[in-house]
Amino acid sequence: MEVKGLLIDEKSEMHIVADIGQPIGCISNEGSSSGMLLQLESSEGLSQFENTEVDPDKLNARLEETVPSFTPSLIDSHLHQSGSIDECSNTPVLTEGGALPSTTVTTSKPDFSKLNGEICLDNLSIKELHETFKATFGRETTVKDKQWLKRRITMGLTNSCDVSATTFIIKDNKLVKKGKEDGCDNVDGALAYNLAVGTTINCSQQGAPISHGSQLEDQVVSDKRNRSTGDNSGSEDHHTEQRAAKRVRKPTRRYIEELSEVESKESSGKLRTTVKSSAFGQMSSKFHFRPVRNVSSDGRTVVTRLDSLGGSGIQIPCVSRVRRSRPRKNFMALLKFNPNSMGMTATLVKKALGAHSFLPDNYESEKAQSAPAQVQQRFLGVPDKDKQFTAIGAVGGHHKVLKQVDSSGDSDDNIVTVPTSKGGIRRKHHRAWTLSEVMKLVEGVSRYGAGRWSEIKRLAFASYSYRTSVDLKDKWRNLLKASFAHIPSDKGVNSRKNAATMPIPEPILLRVRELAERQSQVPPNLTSGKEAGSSGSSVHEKQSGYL
DNA sequence: CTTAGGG
DNA sequence: CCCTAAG
Repeated sequence: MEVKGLLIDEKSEMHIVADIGQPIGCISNEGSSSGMLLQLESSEGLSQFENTEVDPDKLNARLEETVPSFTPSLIDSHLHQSGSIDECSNTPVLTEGGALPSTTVTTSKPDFSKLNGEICLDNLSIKELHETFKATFGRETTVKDKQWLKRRITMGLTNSCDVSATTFIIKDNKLVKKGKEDGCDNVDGALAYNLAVGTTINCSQQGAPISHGSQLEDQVVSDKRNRSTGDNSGSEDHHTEQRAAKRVRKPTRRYIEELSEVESKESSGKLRTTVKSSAFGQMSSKFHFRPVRNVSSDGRTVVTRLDSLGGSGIQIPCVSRVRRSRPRKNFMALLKFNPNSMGMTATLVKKALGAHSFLPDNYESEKAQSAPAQVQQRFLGVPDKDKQFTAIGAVGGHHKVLKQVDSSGDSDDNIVTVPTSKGGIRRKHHRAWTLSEVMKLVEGVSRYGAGRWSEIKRLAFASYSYRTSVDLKDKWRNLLKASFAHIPSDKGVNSRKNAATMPIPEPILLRVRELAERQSQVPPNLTSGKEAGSSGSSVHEKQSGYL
């Protein structure tokens, strides 16, 4: 059931994507550099996109600038070999169908049997071209651009980039003859152009493991966003099918890590549970953005958000993995602690996007606290002020880890380290135990018994949002140790030590000892000294007789 | 998630 | 305090 639902979900997602003419795929060699430049920008400067309100008009303008109506294939010299193979020999378009969001799920296989005989694309109507297209590629298209269709079909039939011919003779599912002969000038021209412009092409290879080099993996999938005026038909449609560009860059280690992380989780499909997408108007009234996630043809996750602010429903692409500031320590931690929450990157970004960072008010005034309020963070370092990520914690909440993160979101003084009276420096999120805390702890232990730390935490430490049960436990352990270590020598060493670390009053230690003994927590070897005197005869079972 | 214990 | 193994 779940799976089904997920599939459906995805389906609808896809439809939406298709409807607004929003291809995520990156295939056609035909494409213009449309999304590419923007994509590059966005990948370079995502944070800007994140943090600034995108002016729709501006964006449109930029689109206009960067989208030449027609751009020849761009083939990077590096990729020329494999790239050409991908494009021309393997007919990427053939395989794109299944994975491309812009195509329907009901992809059928190419049926060349329908293509017997002579075909002159020039003479075909749009409808016929559609037929041919489907027969060739096994998928429907809504593109109404004849030229585009012809070129596509031609390429598909000839397995080449050569689109000069428009007439074919097909027999036995095989292309017997094409109308004109032509070399690969187109390609060369494209290459030249490409070199001149300094862009590269993205030869999709989903499905086909044709990536000869690992470099090929590093593709920036881009999509083309356009004003989705709700009209999904018409001239803009052929832009829809345009692929994205790629830029050649060696994948960083981090990228590889993250990618693999994402991809490995991707298939679980769980991600979809996060995003329910269907109709347009459904944005949460609370959020300005409705995150939309798409899987690009090469399996990379592309997150787009639909900006409702402009009213024009612009889709702003956000490549999830994009993050250019230094790696967050917490990031890997998150991954590590959330091996089940797939697509971490995507999820995070999504959350970040949709989140109004709110600060938990889980920290209350602490009376006996000398130190300023610093929330303890169990796992992570100080999160950057980076809005994008501070928001993360706030959104989630279903993960413990995330909670931890968000709790950090509060009084985040950027003080990473805090000096100690001793002179040393501690890491920021270290909160010295105050006396009152210790007393509360002891109290709690005496009441609920050592070991019931969650209880103690809940009841006695309700006000201290930091101090997890684990912390209590640890502290108790330390107290225990201290209390028993104190007995033998209360001399000079002791005093010095006390001054240095923590002047736990003897009475408290005494009580700790008491409790420990009553609960048979007495550390075996440390049981030296005068245990017999104080505890053995501890007549007063004062607090309670829990144990 | 909570405990317990080692690091 | 952090991290993990076990319930």
